[in-house]
Amino acid sequence: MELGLSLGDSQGRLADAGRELVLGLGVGSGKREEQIRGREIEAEGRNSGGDAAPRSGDPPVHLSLLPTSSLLNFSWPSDNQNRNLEVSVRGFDVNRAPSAEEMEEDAALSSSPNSAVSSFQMDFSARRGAAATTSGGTSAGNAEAERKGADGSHSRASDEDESGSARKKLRLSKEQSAFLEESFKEHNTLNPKQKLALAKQLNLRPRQVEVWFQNRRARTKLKQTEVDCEYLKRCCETLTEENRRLQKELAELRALKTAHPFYMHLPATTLSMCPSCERVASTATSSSSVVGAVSNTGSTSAAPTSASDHRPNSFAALFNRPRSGYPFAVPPQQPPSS
DNA sequence: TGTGACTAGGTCTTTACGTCA
DNA sequence: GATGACGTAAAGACCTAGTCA
Repeated sequence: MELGLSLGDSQGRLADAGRELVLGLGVGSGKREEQIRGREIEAEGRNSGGDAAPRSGDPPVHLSLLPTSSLLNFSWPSDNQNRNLEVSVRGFDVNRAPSAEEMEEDAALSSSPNSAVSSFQMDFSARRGAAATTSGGTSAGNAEAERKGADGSHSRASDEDESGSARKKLRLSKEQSAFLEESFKEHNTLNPKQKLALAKQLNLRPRQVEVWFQNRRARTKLKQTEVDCEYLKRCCETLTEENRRLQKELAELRALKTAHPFYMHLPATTLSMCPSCERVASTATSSSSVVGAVSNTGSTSAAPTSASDHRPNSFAALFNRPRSGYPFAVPPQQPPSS
């Protein structure tokens, strides 16, 4: 569920800042929606070989946290590409490059009952199957143990086997980060195939790519929340100011009414506001004229010459003006303006 | 301060299994 | 007894939120 909040004119533009935006507020089960979207993307990736297009339902306000220039040329592998990836970034000097066996393990074991079976996974699992048969096959229990030991994502201590110390934090290189950013720009969630392809390209473990995307999503959301909060604060201030102004106007009108009760005894005259142009129209018995927008010059022309004098914003625009064009027969006790 | 990695807890899908008509 | 539909629990994957280092 989204709330479209707009300030300004009817086009949803923020009048004061000239920004054209509509604030999309996630209300309610945003978590679930994102999860579902992620799965939709995953499904899309399955269907289209990973070339899922960006979502069309993104909130209109986008927080740009991404590099402005495209540093790297990367496209998600399609089914016929994923075995022949153009590795545009190679030779990173940080982080242990996963061995071929690990990549195979990751590929094979990252396939869950409900996840996509990529050609990577198909190939690798086939080879795994062959290995299993040569070793006499694996029982379910062994397979489970193997699974837990092999896939970093579900062997939480996967880093421990490298150095013996838990939580060895690795720093990604700038190239790796830029590459991941570019990928995130296209898809903020990964399906297993994409994850694997990225990991392979960046010489990272799939688990690292997965964690990076998780963190990226979380921190993007956090920043977006801050931006939304700031914007809402500004909206609140604007509305408060508007409210204050309208209260003042109301007080003025009330004062006017009490100061000049005479007008209450005039022949029946109905003032109505034209809904389209917000001009005060009189349906007085004697006059068929449209009083027209009260301009500074006191003109009662029924044909406004510009949008500005045609559409006063509100009653305030009418009554804040000099009373020279006061639309009543007898002006109030006020010196007529020159 | 930024960020990589982890944990806890949640949802969803798939699979296996039992029950029943 | 065989079979298909249905319900349910378990397992696994993946997510977010929070936290640590």
